[in-house]
Amino acid sequence: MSRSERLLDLIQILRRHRRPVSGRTLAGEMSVSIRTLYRDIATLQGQGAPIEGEAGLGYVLKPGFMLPPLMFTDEEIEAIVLGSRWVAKQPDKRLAAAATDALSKIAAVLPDDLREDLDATTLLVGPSSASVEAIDLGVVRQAIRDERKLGFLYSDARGAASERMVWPFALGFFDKVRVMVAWCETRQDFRHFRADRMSHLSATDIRYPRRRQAMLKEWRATLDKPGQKVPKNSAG
Amino acid sequence: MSRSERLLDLIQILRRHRRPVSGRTLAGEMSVSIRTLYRDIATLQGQGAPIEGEAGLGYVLKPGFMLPPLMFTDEEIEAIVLGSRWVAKQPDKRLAAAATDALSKIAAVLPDDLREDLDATTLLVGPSSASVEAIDLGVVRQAIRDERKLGFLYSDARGAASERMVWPFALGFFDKVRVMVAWCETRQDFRHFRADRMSHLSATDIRYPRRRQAMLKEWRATLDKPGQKVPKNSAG
DNA sequence: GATACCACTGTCAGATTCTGGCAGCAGCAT
DNA sequence: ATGCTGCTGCCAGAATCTGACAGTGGTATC
Repeated sequence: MSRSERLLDLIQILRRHRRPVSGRTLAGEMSVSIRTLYRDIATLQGQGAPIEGEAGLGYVLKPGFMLPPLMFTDEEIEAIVLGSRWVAKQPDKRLAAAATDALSKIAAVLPDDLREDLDATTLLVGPSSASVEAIDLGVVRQAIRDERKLGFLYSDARGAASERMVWPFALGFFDKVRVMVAWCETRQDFRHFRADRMSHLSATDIRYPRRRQAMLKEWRATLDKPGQKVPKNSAG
Repeated sequence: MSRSERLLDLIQILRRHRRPVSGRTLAGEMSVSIRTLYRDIATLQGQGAPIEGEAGLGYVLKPGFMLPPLMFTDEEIEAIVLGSRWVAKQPDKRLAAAATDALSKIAAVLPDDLREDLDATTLLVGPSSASVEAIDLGVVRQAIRDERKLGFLYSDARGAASERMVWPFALGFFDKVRVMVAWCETRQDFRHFRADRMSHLSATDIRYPRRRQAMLKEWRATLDKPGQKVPKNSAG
């Protein structure tokens, strides 16, 4: 196995383990000496991979995605840039910042002439007419990623407020509103929550007992029309 | 210089030259023997780079972007995926297909567990309420990329049709409509054209005499409010 | 505090890979 | 036909990678 393949393998192995892994274990999995493993780690860190090693514990890979060299056509890169620009204009500030960062990273590694093209890519996104919500959608996305329960106050269409504890697994982006899809513990059913009607968000440490992919699949099966993923006027 | 750096350099050099370049020249630019160059080319082709070599001519790189290994955070990849999904739902079919292709390419190089995450990434884009236009926006984007003149029929808000020859340099994506921004030869001024009012598109081979980046910059300077990039109701 | 891990660095000889030069074949343009 | 070019196989020397050993300092556990 070539060195470059091994480096990618190393990332994969690290991602499989959520707990810290010792260098000896990693070296064993790749049939390589510890000394070489340390060199590989150093190389990856040099390339920007967020690997952290602590004496007495082991190595952990901070969450993230390593992309190997990749070829995109003109139209594909235009699509990615346009899409990222759209995200950058969304009211979800953290996600918008992430979109900007991703574009910067891509721009940083391109030669000058290509960067110019990208900076001036002539596909523009119009100003967003979306309403602003009071809550931090970043908390919702984090809860979805971690598969943890989420508590909040919800005001339905008639203005009646209620306290909720839900298992969130999806977030829908529409022209004017964002909708969280979750299993509601109170109602014991799937419910949709408009972000602009949510308040007093409280993230918990409690993992919910199901996989978000499974819930997503099940929820999709309950939808009547495959084309219309999330009913716009749904209330929790 | 390490081999991997050299491979990236090779791509950059190839992109600088639009005409075919001989292997001897490339080898010279990188201070490397021609034998090594052939091996480098083979390696790049093996990684999917669209390099074509023809005996008696030289090498040409088909248009495209080569991304080196890159680290993205969870939120950054979420932003890219969400943005690409939004693009994939746009009525511009070619661009939508490109967005899907780009996502496939990214998914293809990820280990299984990450691909699952990406497939089931829990950020959804609602159905697009955008109107469908009769013309192929791909033609417009190609004309912008190539900086070539574009002819078409335009019906303004009052229904009056007129024939136009323009220098297109930007395309705006709004919730419900797409707007082409161009220099109009007839009016001798910048004009905005709603895509759903355009018809009988005819791409030409004639390059217009200005750089699209320069026109974009100048057009931006003419806008009163920086936040509102393209007036929605503008007619050509 | 003693102990056991563990991350991390330096060194060096042997294994591995990369590189350049050479020879040879085939396709393209003039 | 001639010259240029892409492309492949081969081989010896150069460069790099690898494994083993030794040593330093940090962390958790008993």
